Amino acid sequence: MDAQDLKKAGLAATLPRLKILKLLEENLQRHMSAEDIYKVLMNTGENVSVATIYRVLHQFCEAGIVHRLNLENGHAVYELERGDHHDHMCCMKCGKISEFFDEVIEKRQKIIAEKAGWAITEHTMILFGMCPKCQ
Amino acid sequence: MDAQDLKKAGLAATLPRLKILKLLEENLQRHMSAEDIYKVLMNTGENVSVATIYRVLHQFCEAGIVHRLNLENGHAVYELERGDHHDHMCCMKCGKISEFFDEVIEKRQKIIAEKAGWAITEHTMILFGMCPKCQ
DNA sequence: GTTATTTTGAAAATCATTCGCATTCAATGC
DNA sequence: GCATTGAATGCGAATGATTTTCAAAATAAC
Repeated sequence: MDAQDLKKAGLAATLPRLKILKLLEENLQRHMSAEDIYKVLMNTGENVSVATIYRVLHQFCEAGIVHRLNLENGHAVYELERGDHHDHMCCMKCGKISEFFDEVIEKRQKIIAEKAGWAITEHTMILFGMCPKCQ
Repeated sequence: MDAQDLKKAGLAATLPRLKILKLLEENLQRHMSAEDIYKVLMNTGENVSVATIYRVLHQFCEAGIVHRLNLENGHAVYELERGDHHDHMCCMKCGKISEFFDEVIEKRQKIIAEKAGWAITEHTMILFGMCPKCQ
């Protein structure tokens, strides 16, 4: 993901956008909230305004560059889109987020929706509980 | 669900609480946001302040009387808890919410969590798309 | 009934997010 | 390279949903 990719997505390769992209790729934590991103950038001396972070994350979502995940508390975290769909497990104690993918579940979802006459385009599934370390 | 049930849950049977409970039971729509509830009550001449609605819904959640569902947009809707776990399909056009339950998916979730060493206590799964009418 | 406790309403406070607008930047043509 | 121009940014103000504060009102306890 670099300036070229941004342009392909119809987005000018501006400094703020590149900084945010780089941060997401560095992968410190795979799932970061807008505020997380803001704080990290601030601490690195990379000044990007909050407004811009929200704007850019929104554009990245639209462009399919990042994926937005809505947690239970109504807060959102963002992860780089890798083209691999997956679902999440979220630790209610430490906040850790793990990913998983299950073919069986995906298939069942399709069947269920079909039977009910719905046309599903996406879904969220988050399992909440305790990660191995926190139990 | 009546005054007795509220008391069992450790909640005094106050007028606002009874009104909100009644409204949720009347089941006009099974899933209502705090604001929906506020508006309906206002229109019925049942004045209950927004603050109280939020407070009461929160208490009801704690007490296991209602269940809170976080939609994609970060908004929450509430439904009376019936003791039957189920998941949701949400229409991105008209907002309709349907419920479903699938044994196979539930089992797979357990297996996946177990393998990964997680102790899952709950989950959310929402399928997004178009309901039969909106397609 | 009277008092102690809880709950409520109204308005102010908060939090995350978005907007408006003047300024700055990046892409394009020269 | 350098000027032009439309797009992108920063700032602070605005928004919308939710929460808090606190005095007044309702409920429970005696």
